[in-house]
Amino acid sequence: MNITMNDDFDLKKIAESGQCFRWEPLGRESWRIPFRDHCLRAARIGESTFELDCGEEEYERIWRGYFALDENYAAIRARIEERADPYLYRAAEIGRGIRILRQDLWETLVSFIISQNRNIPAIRRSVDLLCRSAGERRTDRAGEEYFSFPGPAAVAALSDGELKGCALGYRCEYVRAAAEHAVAGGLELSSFDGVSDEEAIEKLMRIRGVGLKVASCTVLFALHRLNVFPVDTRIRKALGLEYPDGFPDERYAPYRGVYQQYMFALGPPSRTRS
DNA sequence: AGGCAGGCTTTTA
DNA sequence: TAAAAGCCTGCC
Repeated sequence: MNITMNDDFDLKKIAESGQCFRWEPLGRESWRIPFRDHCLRAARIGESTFELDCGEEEYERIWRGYFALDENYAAIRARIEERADPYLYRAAEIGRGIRILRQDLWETLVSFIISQNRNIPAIRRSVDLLCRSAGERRTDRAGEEYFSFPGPAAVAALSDGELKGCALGYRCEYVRAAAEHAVAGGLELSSFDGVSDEEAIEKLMRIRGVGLKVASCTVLFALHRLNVFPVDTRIRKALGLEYPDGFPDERYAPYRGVYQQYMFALGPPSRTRS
């Protein structure tokens, strides 16, 4: 089926935004997008027109929520005043088209545990190795092969050697701790119902190897708490340079996480010095 | 109590 | 060689 999307929706920017590590480029404007037990091939075929290799029913049931197409990003960007905050305005222009996805909780948690102290290409590589080691070999609707993201039990069943083979380094024990936590039922989505953002972050931080940054990314990208503002090295530098008195939290609530993502999209500070 | 230094695996630039 | 979407431990 085809869809037209007039609000922000740039697949390339989302694919490179650093929130998902498993979108696979199939062409210049086309990606394979795995999510839980589903897999979508999506391509931009016109200015605001996209071809999805699924039907209406699956689109409504799975993908509309995954892409969070109900949110109005033009309105979220419009809250930034160019004169009052030229830095964030520029970041939002660069990042225009990015949406915060609703990703799988377990996959997001593991992906961001893996992300610590590494750059994005290295994260992708380890996630891919993990999928090949413990995931299932599957074919998408075009008949092409891909690997699913392994569930907690499959990861927990890996030997130390197999986990180490995913180039996880010292994060091996963290990934294993997360798998055991999930197998024990600690990642049920329902257990986060009615839980505040701060409490959700605290719950995840009880897992060994999950600190404030990893927990924040997981809550933002999987629980879709758009006001959560992860601070990594890149954002920390940007905050120091652009917001010496602190980021104006009240002004940008309840979408601080979206603005953080625009700031991240600007790239490393060294590349953005004017 | 809360902050800070050092160490940790491996890849990337 | 430094830095990378950090976290843990030990020390003060």
